[in-house]
Amino acid sequence: MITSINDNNKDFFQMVFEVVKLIPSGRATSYGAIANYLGAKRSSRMVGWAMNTAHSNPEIPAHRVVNRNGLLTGKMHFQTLTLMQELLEKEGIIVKDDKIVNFKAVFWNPMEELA
DNA sequence: GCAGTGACGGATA
DNA sequence: GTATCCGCCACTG
Repeated sequence: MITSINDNNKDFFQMVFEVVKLIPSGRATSYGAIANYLGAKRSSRMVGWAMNTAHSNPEIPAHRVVNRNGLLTGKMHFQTLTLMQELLEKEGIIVKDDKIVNFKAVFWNPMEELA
């Protein structure tokens, strides 16, 4: 459970980090899901923006965050283009053509898991 | 201060 | 199912 979500002292990107860090291995979520969980579903771009700053933080499993299509849109921001896919496959997530095949199965909804 | 841009999402055609 | 458009908020030039 994230207690800091309701803590307005933390910035938006900080809250995003908290959620992303709680994503279990072998699961993945979407920017929209996080944005929605944070009460800013209209600002899904902000989640992406937050992740942009997150790629510098080794504690943030950014590879588990993809867009609503399960597409690895941010793979280009990783150290290597294949790193994101490798990490996902390493966790049991099947990635094909830069997108998560069984995305629906591995989808991790913070609203349900953290509610 | 204005305009362009971005790891997106949803609605519409 | 694919293609476009718009909104969203923050950052950069």
